[in-house]
Amino acid sequence: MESRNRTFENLPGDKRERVLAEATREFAEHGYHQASVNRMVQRLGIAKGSLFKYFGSKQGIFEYLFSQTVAEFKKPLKAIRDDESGDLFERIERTLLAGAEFVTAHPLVYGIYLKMVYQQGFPMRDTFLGEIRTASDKYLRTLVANAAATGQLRPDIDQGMAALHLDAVMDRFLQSCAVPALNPGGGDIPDRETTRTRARAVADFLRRGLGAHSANSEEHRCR
Amino acid sequence: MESRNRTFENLPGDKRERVLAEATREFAEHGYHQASVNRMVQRLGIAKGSLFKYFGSKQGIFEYLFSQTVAEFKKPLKAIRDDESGDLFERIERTLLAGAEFVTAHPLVYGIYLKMVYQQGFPMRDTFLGEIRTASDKYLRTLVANAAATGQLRPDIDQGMAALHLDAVMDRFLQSCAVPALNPGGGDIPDRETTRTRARAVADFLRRGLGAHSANSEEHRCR
Amino acid sequence: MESRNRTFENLPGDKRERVLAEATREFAEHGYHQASVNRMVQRLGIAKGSLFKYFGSKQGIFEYLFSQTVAEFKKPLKAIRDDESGDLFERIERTLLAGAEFVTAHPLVYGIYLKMVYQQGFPMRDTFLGEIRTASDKYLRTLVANAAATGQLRPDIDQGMAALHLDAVMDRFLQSCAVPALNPGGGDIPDRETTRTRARAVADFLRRGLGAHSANSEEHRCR
Amino acid sequence: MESRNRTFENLPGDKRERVLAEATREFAEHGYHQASVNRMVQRLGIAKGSLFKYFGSKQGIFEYLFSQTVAEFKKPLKAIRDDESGDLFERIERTLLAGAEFVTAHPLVYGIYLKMVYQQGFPMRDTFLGEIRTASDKYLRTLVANAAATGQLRPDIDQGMAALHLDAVMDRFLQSCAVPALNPGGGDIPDRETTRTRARAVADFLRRGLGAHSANSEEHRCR
DNA sequence: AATGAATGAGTCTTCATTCAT
DNA sequence: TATGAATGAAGACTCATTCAT
Repeated sequence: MESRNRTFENLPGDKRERVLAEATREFAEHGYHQASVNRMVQRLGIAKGSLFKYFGSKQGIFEYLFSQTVAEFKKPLKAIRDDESGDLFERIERTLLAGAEFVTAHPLVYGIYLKMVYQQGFPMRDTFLGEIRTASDKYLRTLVANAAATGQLRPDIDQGMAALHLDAVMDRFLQSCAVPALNPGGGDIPDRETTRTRARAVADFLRRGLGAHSANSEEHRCR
Repeated sequence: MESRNRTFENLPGDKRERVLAEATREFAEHGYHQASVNRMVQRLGIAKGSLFKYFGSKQGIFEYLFSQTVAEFKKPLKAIRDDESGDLFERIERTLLAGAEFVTAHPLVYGIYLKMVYQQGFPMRDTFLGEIRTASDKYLRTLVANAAATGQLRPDIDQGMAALHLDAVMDRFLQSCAVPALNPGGGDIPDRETTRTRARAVADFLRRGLGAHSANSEEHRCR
Repeated sequence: MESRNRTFENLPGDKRERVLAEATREFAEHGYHQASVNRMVQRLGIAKGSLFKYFGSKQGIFEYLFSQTVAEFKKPLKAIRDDESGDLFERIERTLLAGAEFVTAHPLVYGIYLKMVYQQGFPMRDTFLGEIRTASDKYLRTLVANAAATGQLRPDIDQGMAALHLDAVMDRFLQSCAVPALNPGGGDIPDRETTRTRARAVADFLRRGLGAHSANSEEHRCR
Repeated sequence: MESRNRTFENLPGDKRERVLAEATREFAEHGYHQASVNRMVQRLGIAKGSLFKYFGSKQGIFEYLFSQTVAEFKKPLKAIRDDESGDLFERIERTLLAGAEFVTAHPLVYGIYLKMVYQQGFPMRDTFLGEIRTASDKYLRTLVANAAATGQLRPDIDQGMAALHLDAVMDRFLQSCAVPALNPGGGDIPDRETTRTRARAVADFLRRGLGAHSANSEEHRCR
C-alpha cells in the first residue's frame, strides 16, 4: 500500500534532498498543473519510473513535499505560543520574526503556499489550507484571548476582529519578506537587521490600533 | 486587420455577455493555463472556431476580458479621487465601499486577479499588474499627500509607509469581501449593511494607526 | 451550374484583375494547400462569401487562374511554330526569348507552375501538366522533325533524344530567368539585352551539340 | 538534453527503419506542410507521443531524415572527386551513374528534394539547399578547373558557364531517372543498362558542347 | 530497485466551406 | 448580389502514467 514512500525514505539522504529540492523548485516556479514531472526527472537525471515509484503520482510528490514543510513551519510558532513572556505585541513581533525567517529560508515553499491560496485545482488544497488556517486562527485567538484577559487589548474591540487584523497585517508582512526572493528583480532581499526593524514597526502599528490605553506608551502621552 | 474584435462586437448583446461570462468563469475556476477553450465552447454550445474568430487566441480572450474589467474598476475610484470632501479616512472608507461593491459584483474577475498576482505564466501578467499597481500607488499617494498637507496624518510617519499600510489593509479587506463568493462553502456572503460596518471599522483602525492627534474620536481629544 | 464564373465575369474589369492578381500572388507564395482563402479576401477587402460565389471553391479559383494563363502562354509559341523562317536553332532562340518574356512578365504564375511540377496534391495537377507537356512535346517534335527533314540535325542522333535535350536546356534557361524575380535577393533581374545574349549562347550550345556538321559554322572549321 | 534522438537511436533497427521509411513516404507524397504526423503514426501503428519523443517535432522528423540522406548522397561523389583517372567527361559520366544509382535507390528522398527546391516553407530549406548547392558547385568547379588545366575544355568558354551547363544537364538527367519512380504510371523504370547508355549519351552531348577540339570522337580528330 | 519506451486523451489553433440576412 | 458569422474536422504537440525489461 504505502510501500511507495518506504522506497523513497530508504534512499541515501542526499539523493532524497536533491529530489525534494528539485520538486519544490518545479512547483514553486510553475504551480501545480503547469509543473512538469518530465522536467523534474530530466533535471534530476533519474528515470521517470523512479519518481512514480517513490510517490505514486504527481499529486503524491506534492503532498509529501507540502505536508513535510508545514510541519517544519509550525515548530517555532509552537515555541512562541508556549513561552508567555512579553505582552501581546512583543509576541506578535517574535512571531513575525519567526515567520520572516522561515519565509526567507524557504521562499519557494512559501511561493507554493501563495499560489495555492489563490488557485483552485491544487490537490488537497482544501485540506492543506484548512489545516493551516485553523492552526493559524487557533494560534492567534490564543494569543488574543490571553492578552484580553490581562487587559492589553482595547476594550471596545471584538476579539475576532482583532485576530483578523493581526492576521491581515502579519500576512502582508510575510509577503513583503518573500516577494524579493520570489520575483527576481523585484527588489533587494532585506538583511536581518532591516527585517527586525520592520517587524518592530509593524508590531507598533498594531499596538497603536489594537492596544489598550493608546498606541505606544511613551510618545502619545498628551503631555 | 482588426477584424477579430469587430466580429465579436457585432454580436448581439446577450450572446456577447454569455460568452464573456463563460470565459470569466473558466479563467476564475482554473487560472490561465488550466482553463480550457474546449470546455468554454462546449458549455456555450458554439463552435470552437467561433471563439477564435472573436479573440484570435486563448490569450486574446483573456486580455479582452481583463482589460475591459480593469477599466470598469477604475471608474468609481476616479470619482473619489476628484471629490475632495471629507478627511483621508472618510475617503478611504468610500474607497473600500467602492472596492467591495465591485468585488461583490464581479467576484470571478477578482478571483482571476488574485490568481494572477500569485501565479507566473499569465499572459501580459507584468503589463496588467504593473498597470494596476501603478494606478493604485498613484491613487493612494495622492490621497496621502493631500491629507498630509492638511495635517491629517501623524507627523512622525513616512508618507510612503502610510500608503503601504493603507494598501495592505485595504487589500485584505477586499479579499475578505470576495472570499465567500469565490470559495463555495467558505462562509456567507455579507450583506450591504455588514460591509458598510466593516469598512467603517477598517477605516477607524487605520485612522487610529496613522491619523494625527491619536486614534479614535473621543480619546484623542487631548483634553 | 456554371453561374459561378458568370458572376465573376460580370464584375467590373479592374476588380476582376485585382482578384486574380491577389489569388496568383497567394498561390505563388504558398503553393496550393498552404494558400489561404482567408488571406486573399482579407487583402482584397471583400467578403469571403463573394469569392466562393465567383469560383465555387478554392480549387475553382486555382483552376480558373491557371487555365487562363496557360492559354496566354501558348499564343507566342503558336506564332513561332507557324513562322518557318530561320533554321531550328534560330527558332529555338526565338522560343527562348518568348518564354523569357512571359516568365519575366508573369513570374508568379511561373512560380506556381514550378511548384506544381514537383508537388503532388495540386488540383488537376495531372490534367494541367499533361496538357502542358503534351503541347510542349508536340511543339518541339514539330520543330525537330522539320529540321531533320532539311538536314539541320546531326544524322546520328535520335529525334526523341534531341527533343529531350532541347526541352532540358530550355527549361533550365527559363528557370534561370525566373529565379531572380521569384526569390527576393536571389540575384539581379537581368535586363532585356542580357537575356537576348544568353538566349543566343544557349542556342549556340545546342547547335554545337545537336546541329549537323559541327557546332557553329566559323570557329570549328579545322582549318 | 539530447534525449530525443537517443530514444530513437536506442530503438531496434527494424523499427527505426520502418519509422524512417514511413516518414519519408509521407513527406515525399505530400511535401512538408501537407504531410500529416497523424497519418504517419496511424500507418506505423504507434502512438503519436512516441514520434514526438523520437524527434521532438514534425520539423525534427524532417531534418533527421534529410540530413541523414544528404550525407549518404555525398559519399560516392567524394570518391569520384578523388579519383582523377579519365577525362572530364568520363568523370561526369561516372557522376551521372552515381547520381542515377542513388536516385533509383531512394526515389522518395529525391522527390522530397525536388519539392523542396520549388517550394518555400520547408524547414531549414535555405540551410539544406545552400549546403547542397555549395557542395555541388564546389564539386563541379573542381572538375572543370582540373579539366581546363589539362586542356580538355574549349578555350573560348568561361569555366563558370561550363559548370552551369554541366549542372543543368546533369540535373535534368537525374530527374529523368527519378520521374518514373515518382509518378506512378509516368513511364517504366529504366534498367541499369539503359541508364548506362543514357549517361554515356549525355556525357557525349556535353563533350561535344564543351570539350576541346570539336565534339565527338571521329569528327574532331582534325586530320 | 531502476529504467525509459509506449501510450492516448487532451491542449490550442487553422481554414475551407455554408447559409441566413 | 454581397456579406460575414458559424461550423467542425483536422492539424501539431504535451504529459502524467504504465509496464516489460
